[in-house]
Amino acid sequence: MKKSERTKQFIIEQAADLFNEKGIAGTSIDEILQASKVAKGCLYGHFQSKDELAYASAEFLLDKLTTHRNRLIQEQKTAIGKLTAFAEVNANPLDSSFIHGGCPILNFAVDADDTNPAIREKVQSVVSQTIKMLTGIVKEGVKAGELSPSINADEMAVKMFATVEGATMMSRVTGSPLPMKTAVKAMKKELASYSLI
Amino acid sequence: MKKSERTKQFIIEQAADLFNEKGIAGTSIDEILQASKVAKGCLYGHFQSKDELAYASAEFLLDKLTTHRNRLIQEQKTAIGKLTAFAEVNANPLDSSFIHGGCPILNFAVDADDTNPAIREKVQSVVSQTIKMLTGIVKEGVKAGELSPSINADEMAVKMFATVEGATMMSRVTGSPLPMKTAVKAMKKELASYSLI
DNA sequence: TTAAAAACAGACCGTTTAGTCTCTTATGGG
DNA sequence: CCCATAAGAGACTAAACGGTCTGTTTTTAA
Repeated sequence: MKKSERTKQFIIEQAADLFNEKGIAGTSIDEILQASKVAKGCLYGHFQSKDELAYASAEFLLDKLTTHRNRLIQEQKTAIGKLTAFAEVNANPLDSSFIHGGCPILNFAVDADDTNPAIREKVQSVVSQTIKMLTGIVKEGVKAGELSPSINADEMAVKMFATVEGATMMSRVTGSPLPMKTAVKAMKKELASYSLI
Repeated sequence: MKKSERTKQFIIEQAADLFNEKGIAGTSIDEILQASKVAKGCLYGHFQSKDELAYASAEFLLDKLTTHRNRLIQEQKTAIGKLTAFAEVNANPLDSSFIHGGCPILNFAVDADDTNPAIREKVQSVVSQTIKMLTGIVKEGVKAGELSPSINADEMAVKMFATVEGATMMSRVTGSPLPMKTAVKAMKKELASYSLI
């Protein structure tokens, strides 16, 4: 990895945290320069505009999250194990050791849905792929005889994804992990009710 | 209602839509002046700062939403009717005839959670009150013999609220009402499974 | 080692920003 | 109807904004 590539990547990573926490419009180029310790000429040598940097930052955080999430899911063998792993990824939405400022899917979706078509489409594709993956997990679970055939794969996928994102918002706005903990507990119970083993 | 009060209220209403759609940092005073057709001296005669106007705008939309929602819920007699009414308030998150730019709870929560403590607290109180109300509805339903005592009121309340907010985000970012429709269908099924009548 | 090219630094520019101030107009109680 | 007072209009300011440009340093392939 060349020096300049490392610099570019570092700028993206520093900017990503700021964009995710304070929104795109709420983050200034000067703040990014301060955080990444580079000068303006350097930043604009790597990116044509703030918008281009914002897109790269959103892409970076979304990829980081989905990669992490997919790895945790793949570590599980059973459908319920995989779905539980998915539900628990954001188990504590106030812990910023992995990603600062909360779930980037939620943040960039709300930030960009009315103002930034490129980012909106990127988030949209992440949402679609995640739903597809979850639906696949449920269907595999039914096929393997682990889950009751009475389960509706698509409904379960959408409900679980929506619950995780909504509970993230609730926990962050109330400053308490309780809503997320309650939601995770409820999802686990519901999954258990479909278990055949 | 005096003329000046009507002017102030009109500014709040016009600003609220802009803040809800584009975020607080993403909305300029000039845009608000254009939308409300008043001059700067007028706006700053009614509000000390952009922040004060943003707070008033958030409060206005949150009150508008909860008032509407509570009325729809009170029209229903049964617990399942009330909970269904709650789930269906945002039945089409792309329809902006009532409120522009999507659910203000979600939008202001994400916009303000890291940047605006006053608004964050206002949203927090709305979230808490809504959960309390939903929990009460479930408990009443159990007490009345309408719902199975096996239902966990708090878990159901958190799960439903989170699902509605998460599905709103999904539908808005994908530009399709389908995620919300799927989520509502799933919630209705789940409620029906607890019904004793 | 060296020289061409790429990366970087930071002064600079025009625009937009939130907010102020003064002057004018309109309101509404007596 | 009157006129004191409040509301509104809009030019103005200083600071912050995103973005450019030129000069300097560093990298890297020959």
